[in-house]
Amino acid sequence: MSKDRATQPFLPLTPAMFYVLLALADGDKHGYAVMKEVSLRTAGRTRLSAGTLYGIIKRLLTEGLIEESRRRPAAENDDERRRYYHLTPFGRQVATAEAERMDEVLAVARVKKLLGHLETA
Amino acid sequence: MSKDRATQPFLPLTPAMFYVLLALADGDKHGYAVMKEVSLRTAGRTRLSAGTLYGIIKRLLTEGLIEESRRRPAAENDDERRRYYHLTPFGRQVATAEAERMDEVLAVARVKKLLGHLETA
DNA sequence: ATGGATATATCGGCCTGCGGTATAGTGGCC
DNA sequence: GGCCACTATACCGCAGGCCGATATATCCAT
Repeated sequence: MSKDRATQPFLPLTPAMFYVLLALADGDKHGYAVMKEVSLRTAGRTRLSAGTLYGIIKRLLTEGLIEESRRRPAAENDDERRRYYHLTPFGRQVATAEAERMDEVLAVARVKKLLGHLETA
Repeated sequence: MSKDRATQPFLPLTPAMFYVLLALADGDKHGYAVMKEVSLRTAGRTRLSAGTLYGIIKRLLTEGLIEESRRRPAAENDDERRRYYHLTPFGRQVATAEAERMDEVLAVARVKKLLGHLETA
């Protein structure tokens, strides 16, 4: 159901890539902010080096999972060096598909008692 | 808390590796059975080729995440060619740590509305 | 004015690890 | 007789992707 581009060829996403999509899932962010968010979200356990981050951004752009935003924040909060990005609808589909895949895997992990049945984070 | 070997250096696990650990998390299985289980669990979406599977098993063995079982099933259900494996305690810790990592990621995904708040699978 | 954090981009190398193929042997189905 | 399912192992090529280094420029605080 759906003539949309298939998400399967992209799955599973590399963790780094998924972190980036996730960071961009709730609004425009610029590259450096993505780096910081990933570091925060993972309590420093995962950190993207510059090379990794911008490499991923480039790939995501060419594959149409994200796009650059034309709108910029009010001048006084802006920094002209920045480039803002957000998910495309297709990028959102891919991220959702990956989240669902993980959810299924975790359901199995729970059945096998690797994880409790209640929320963790 | 714990002088145990650190699980972090192993994270994140590659999806293929996690699938294997997961398959071995609830008892002894032999290689071919692992292959079949992964295929089943993912509804055929993911399938491990022989090269991938046995490569992973070898690595998991040398890193002490799994070990070969000495006990074998009753002769009439057995097949002497088989080699059975199960998780070591440390392997279980690693698998659990990875499951927790995924759980945290999914919590974020839910906040960002990539996924519903209810169970999927 | 100096330097550290902010910000982006590219490049090249390394390494992991995936997957195809071959090998080998049994046993069942058509 | 041939092929597929089962079962395990080894080898090897190759692609992808992460990371470090490097370059460049702006911002801000001291």
